[in-house]
This record gives sequence, structure tokens and C-alpha cells, in this order.
Amino acid sequence: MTHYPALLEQFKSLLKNNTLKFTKQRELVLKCLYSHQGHFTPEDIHRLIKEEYPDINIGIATVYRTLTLLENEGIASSISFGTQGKKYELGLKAHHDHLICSQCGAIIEFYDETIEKKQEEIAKRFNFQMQDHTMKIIGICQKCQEKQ
Amino acid sequence: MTHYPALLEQFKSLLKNNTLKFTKQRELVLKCLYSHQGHFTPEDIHRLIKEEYPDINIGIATVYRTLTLLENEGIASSISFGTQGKKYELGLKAHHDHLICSQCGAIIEFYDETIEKKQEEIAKRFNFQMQDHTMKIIGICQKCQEKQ
DNA sequence: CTTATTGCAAACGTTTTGCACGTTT
DNA sequence: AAACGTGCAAAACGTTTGCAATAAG
Repeated sequence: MTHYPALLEQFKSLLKNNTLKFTKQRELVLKCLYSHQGHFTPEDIHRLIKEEYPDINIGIATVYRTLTLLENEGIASSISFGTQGKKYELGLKAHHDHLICSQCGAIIEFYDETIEKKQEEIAKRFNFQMQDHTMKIIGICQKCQEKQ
Repeated sequence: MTHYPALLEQFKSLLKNNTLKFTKQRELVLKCLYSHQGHFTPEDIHRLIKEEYPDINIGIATVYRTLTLLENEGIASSISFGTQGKKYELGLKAHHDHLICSQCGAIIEFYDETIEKKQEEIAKRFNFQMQDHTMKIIGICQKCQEKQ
């Protein structure tokens, strides 16, 4: 995992290259994703920043805008939960898919080479120029099974 | 593919078993999904029913409620498009996944045994009691590639 | 001093809800 | 008659937008 200073530099030069400005708000969104490992909704991130930096003013709109930016630049990635919105995570790691617990919402990441290969193969079979792919396994995690 | 009368009977007995009532509106949602092959938003279905049965009054809320019912009962299934909502299809066919064109929205269905097996294997590895799984390959379909 | 970014509140599109009225059983 | 389903309009939800004020380059 990249350490924070390097990540910050990466972000800064990305901004510079696109004639975008480096702001406190943008930095805090990045920092928040970095310091809390896991998957967060825009609202989660907004709340965390307000809790941890009570003197910084940040609007939910800025959080949305920054997350979109980070995702477009490949620094963060999101999983969609349909109508229930998206959750973001730092996207420094290699591509991976998700197991999601339908009871407690826990998210487990996994990567499977066979599945990745198969996906490419299928795209090719249908003459699809693949841009992205997602896989979600929904179920009940071990902990929640034990609770019952 | 099941023919319509049998499907209707299946739906009717499902309703009866759950002390739910058989109504014209519920029937039309089912019929609409059956007669138009493909994937439709609740709004699509609402519009189609109003067009094809102008003398029947049906509210969008009823369409939503019926689609949820059909999905819970395993008669229909949906693909999520995030903020853009969901599309429903009759779920009589075997499980399958989707290729989705990011330009024209075309949806291609596919099924791959290797992927299905791998998914089960992964769920087992993490002691997950699998309830569902989805896979989406996003890309540009052949037609849209040719247009460019 | 120019340009991008911000917070705010209003607008958005999809989905859900409360409720009085209608229909099915 | 009892119970469930309906349409409607309002509310809810996550998200986006317009804009005047502010901050970065």
C-alpha cells in the first residue's frame, strides 16, 4: 500500500496536470479514504470529515464532486448498491470483486484470476470492447450465520 | 419458455398461497413483461400498459409494488443501473449475467458455467452463505464500435 | 487578476409511503 | 363483511446543479 505522502503527491500532480486546484476539502476527502480502510458512502465521508475536522467547512456537494474526480482519475473506485447509493474505497489496489453480506453490510474483497480471464473471453466472444466489469456475491457472512 | 397461461396460473397460485389478491393491475404487469421480451424500467412498463390498455387505470406505485412482488417470488429479476434505476425482465430462464453497452444501453445476456462454479467456490472459501450473485460487463457493443 | 472551487439551497429522477377509496375473497 | 390493493399526491432518498461568494494559481 502506498504511504500517504506519496499518494498526496500523486493527487497534487494529477490536479496540476489538469489545471485543477488543490484545496483543503479535496485533500481531506483523500485523507479520509486513506486513514479509514474500507468502503464508505459520500455521506459517511462527509460526516467523518466534519467529526474529525470540526473547524473545516465542507459541503456534501464537494464530497460528491471530489469522489467523482478521484474515481475518474483512478485513485478511488466505487461499488454500486442500486438505489441505496455507492460506496467508495481507495482504488490503489489491483482490481477485485466483492462479497457483500445482506444482513450486516460487511464487504469482503476477493480476486480470482479464472474469473477475470473468463470475462475477457466473454467480451471477446460478443465483440464487446470491455471498459469495466463488476461482480458481486450477495449472501450471509459467517458472523451473521453464527448469530442465528 | 413457459407459455402465458401456465405462467399466469403460477402467479395466481403464488398469490393464493400468500393470501394476496389477484387483480387486473397485477395481471397486466406480468402480461407486459411476458409479451415484450427484454428489459424494462418500471416507467417503461407503466407507459406500455397505459398505451395498450387505455381504459385500465394503473398508477406507477402499483407497478413498483408488483415488480417488487414478482422479483421476491422469483418470477422476475432486475438489473440495477445505479441512480438511473432498475430494469426488470421475466426471470423464468436459467440464471444469467449481462453485458451492457455504455453507449446505447443494449443488454446482452450470457451464461458461463465456469464463472458460476467459481462463484460458489469463492463463497465457500469465505464461509459465505450465497443468496445471489451478479456480474456485469460494461463496454461498447459491436454496433456502437462500428458507428465511430 | 483570472479561473477554479466552494457551500448552500433548490432541483432532480427514482422509489416509497400514508391514506381514503375500491375490489377481491 | 373483512382484508387486501389501489391511485393519488406527498415525502423520501441519493445525487446534481445554479449561483454568488471565496480561494488558489
